[in-house]
Amino acid sequence: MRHSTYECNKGCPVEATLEIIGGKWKGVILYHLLENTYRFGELRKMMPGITQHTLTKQLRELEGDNLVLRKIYAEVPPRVEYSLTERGESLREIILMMRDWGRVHLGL
Amino acid sequence: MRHSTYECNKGCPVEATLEIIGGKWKGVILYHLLENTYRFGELRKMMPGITQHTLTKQLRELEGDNLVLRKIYAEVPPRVEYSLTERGESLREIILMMRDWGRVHLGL
DNA sequence: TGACGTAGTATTAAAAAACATACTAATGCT
DNA sequence: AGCATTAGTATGTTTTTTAATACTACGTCA
Repeated sequence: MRHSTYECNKGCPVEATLEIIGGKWKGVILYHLLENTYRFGELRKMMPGITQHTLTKQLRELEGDNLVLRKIYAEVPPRVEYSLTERGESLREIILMMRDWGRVHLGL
Repeated sequence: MRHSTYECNKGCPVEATLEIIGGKWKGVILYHLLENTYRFGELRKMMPGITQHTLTKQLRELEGDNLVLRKIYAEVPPRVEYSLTERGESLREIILMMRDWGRVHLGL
């Protein structure tokens, strides 16, 4: 929670939700994780354009907001798998609606 | 359209939609305009924290993306009213879902 | 022994977003 | 004449976000 309740005005819930999923890459990360668990390197390949540094940071933030689960395997070379938590899963409908809106209204 | 179609990979529609509504204040602006037409000064009062400069900029971008209509009345002191276009209206469901998600999952 | 693969970290630089503050134009009102 | 009102613009600064590049650790395999 980034805002305390008592200073929350009407638009707050919208604002707060956007703070969580509104990063440049977060929506896309979540979208990919909707269909599968992926390793770090796989996600990177799916999002050409994002740097390793930024991907790490976004994933950590999503993990911090409890939307994404980070599972580390004690192997060499290292293996780390990312999946949605239950809370992340609860965003499915919203993410899919945004995808559909983009398709329809932006011709993508 | 910020992206050309042929370089669009799978997550693109989500990304593009978020680019349009994902600004710090845009979701909130749209949310308020869902219920009414408002003047510049009214919007400002509803969003304590945003500066005049930023509000102007966000509104211009929303106008540029054809989500918001800006109607100027030739009066003094000036009067400018902002309302949703049809395209902006088409985001209603998404915005409301984000509001609901925030209420439920962020306790707002 | 030394290169390979994976998931990072560290550091610095650049770009984008937001903020703070002051200023303007036009008219009506006193 | 001078002040109030509204929706801005202008300018400069700070903060946040993203990018670029180089580096690390560790076991495996040749």
